[in-house]
Amino acid sequence: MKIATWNVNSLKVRLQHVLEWLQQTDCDVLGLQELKQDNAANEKIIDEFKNIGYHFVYNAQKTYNGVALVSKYPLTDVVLDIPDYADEQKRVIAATINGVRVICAYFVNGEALDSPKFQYKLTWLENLIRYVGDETKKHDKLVLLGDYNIAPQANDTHDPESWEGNILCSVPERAAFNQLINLGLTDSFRMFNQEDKQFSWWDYRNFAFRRNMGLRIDHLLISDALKTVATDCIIDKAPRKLERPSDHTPVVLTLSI
DNA sequence: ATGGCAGTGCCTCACTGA
Repeated sequence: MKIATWNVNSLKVRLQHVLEWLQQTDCDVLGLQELKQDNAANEKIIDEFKNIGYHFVYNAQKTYNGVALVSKYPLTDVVLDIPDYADEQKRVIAATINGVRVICAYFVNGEALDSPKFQYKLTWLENLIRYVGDETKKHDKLVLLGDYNIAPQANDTHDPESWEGNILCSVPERAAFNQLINLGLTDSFRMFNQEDKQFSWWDYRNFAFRRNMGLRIDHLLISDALKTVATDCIIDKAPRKLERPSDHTPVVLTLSI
């Protein structure tokens, strides 16, 4: 079973990339973030996924945010948003797929440490941590995947000197990431790759991809029950090389189930 | 010190992103 995460930065623009990537990689489950389109636009593309053998469920918002789960297997107990947290922004969708609880999330960016958006980020993170904590008690096999907008360690940035302490790399953001780890979750990518400069996002500007000036901010955290069956986790840089790419590229986890 | 690029919509500018 292969499970992936991909921030597509507009599904309208990236639909063909996604459809072709699914067929090429034979991925079973794909969590998408930043669809940037409303319910009507999402309804219109359900058949495009159906035609190649995938279900498509979504939590839509016009212009900003928006998340979805694409799966070969049926999705059950689909839950939109973080329960008991009033949030107008559509950032979370969860479902049980082939016995695995999959939570797909587009974490808040935060803009800057002195921005009101950063306070929103911290509150959002608190609520997510509570939610995921509840879910880990209910589901043995669980994955929290998505665009975390957090680089967990200094070596997850191309230039620690300029990033350390700043947005995506600050102490409270990393503390929140560690709280997720302390729920019993494991950063699956680091189980298989401990090298520096392994990135999932590169700025569109300054030839950042070509120069490998990026960040590792897209993650799949897995519960112990999945850790024992995880066989690989890779960053697939191929889609970042296509015409009009997303600035993020997929991260793919392989499980022997 | 600043902006670089890309996407969306109140669309020739503003806002957001990371």
